[in-house]
Amino acid sequence: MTHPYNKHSRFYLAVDCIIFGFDTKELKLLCIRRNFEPGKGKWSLMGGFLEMDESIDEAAARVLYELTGIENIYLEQLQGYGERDRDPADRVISIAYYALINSVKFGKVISDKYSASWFNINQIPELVFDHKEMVDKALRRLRRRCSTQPVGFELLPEKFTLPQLQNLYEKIFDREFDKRNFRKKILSPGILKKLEEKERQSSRKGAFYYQFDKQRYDELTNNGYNFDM
Amino acid sequence: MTHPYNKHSRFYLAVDCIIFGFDTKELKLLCIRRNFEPGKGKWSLMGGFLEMDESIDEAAARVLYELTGIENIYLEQLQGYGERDRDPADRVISIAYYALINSVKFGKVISDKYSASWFNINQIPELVFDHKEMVDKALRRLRRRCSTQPVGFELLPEKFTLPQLQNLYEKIFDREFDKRNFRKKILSPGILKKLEEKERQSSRKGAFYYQFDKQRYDELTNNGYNFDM
DNA sequence: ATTATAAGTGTATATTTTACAATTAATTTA
DNA sequence: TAAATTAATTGTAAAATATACACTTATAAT
Repeated sequence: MTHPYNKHSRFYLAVDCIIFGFDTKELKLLCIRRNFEPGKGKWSLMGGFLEMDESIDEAAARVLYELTGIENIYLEQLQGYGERDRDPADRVISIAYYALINSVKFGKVISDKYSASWFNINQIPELVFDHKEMVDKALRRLRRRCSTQPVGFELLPEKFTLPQLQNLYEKIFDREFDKRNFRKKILSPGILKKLEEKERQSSRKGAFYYQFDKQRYDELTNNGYNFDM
Repeated sequence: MTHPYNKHSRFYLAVDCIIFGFDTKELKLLCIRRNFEPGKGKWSLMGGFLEMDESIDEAAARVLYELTGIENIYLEQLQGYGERDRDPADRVISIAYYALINSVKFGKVISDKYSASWFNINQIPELVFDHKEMVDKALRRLRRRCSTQPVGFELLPEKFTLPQLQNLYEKIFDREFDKRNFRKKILSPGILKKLEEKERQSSRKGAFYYQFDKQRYDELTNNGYNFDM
């Protein structure tokens, strides 16, 4: 078959990644300094161009791997950005993805390559093009996801304490929660398994580790349960 | 400046529109019969190709106008679809949009052009490519929007009765609501203005018309109010 | 005048959310 | 080794919200 669409224009297609990370203290965003024009030297999201042999999801995962060296990251598409002049150099449509990097993988990020830096979520520098808009949208999406699905755990190591989890939610939603109410609510569906072991770095008493119980979660959701934080 | 990105591939970019309509009885989806290959003769969403001189939002509005002859329709981007083989003829990335056509404009849709037909939302025919996936996603998005923002009104004429509004919500959420509770909840924020006039077609008693009070809604949201149905 | 039809209305109960403070476990220090 | 320090852990009462439920009313048709 020949190309039935060849009277139409073709476009460069980029993927841009909003990469969230959590170092058990602060919610962060990974940015790079652009090493090519336009906007060379400015802060930017990590991005790359779609190539013919890959799906857009694959392209996003590839771009993420190129920057961080990490595979199997939580990755979800946000939406496309297609204003005519969003990239001053040429017409480029970008599909934005957001990624969640857990605190184990967090430290392994190769931040030298591409001069990457983590920024505290409320201290993000000026970004090129429409990248700020993408970040804002991603944060709203993250909030919504965290209030209807157990994706918060993607930002934590496999074993985590309830104070750590609460701190994460407080950073994501930018507000404080009452300890007792938080624990009540997060434990009520029974999708967190309490371990015998305690974390002893951050307090004298030590806090029990918990683990996300995927099997239990799947059971619940199959039975129509709606997680709601 | 020359083209700094010219080592990268370029792609056909389509927009596909999930067009919801409400005829005051049923929630419907507008589909067309494709009049070109691939998939000629099959049911499909209305779509078109992005051209160089337009943003993707503009392209979606144009495509919608071409099909329906209607302008100023509620239009929101869903997301991009970019599997390698989603279109068997050539590599095409599609950005899906969903549109809400109110019942006044509903009747004006030029359904001959493009052999378009309205389908009841739970009697949608088999669609080409990944269009069914897009529709499912759009319906979920519509539900969420309607439970957090007053977009439902986009599907109704300017003046509508509470029974009409309730029926709309029941069709969107595919479940029944208690009359008294529904009225209580929808009226509580005070964003619906009761008119003197009654609608007299559908009952002997007649039902009072209401109107969405945008000014009041804006006041509320500026003061941090969150609409929540 | 009677009947039929859909619109309109209130209250009690259950559930969920919120507010709030003392006890416990373990380390550090005096 | 006793006392002080620190963060983790726990329950209950009040407020707000959601749910369940049935009769009256306005009007057109007969």
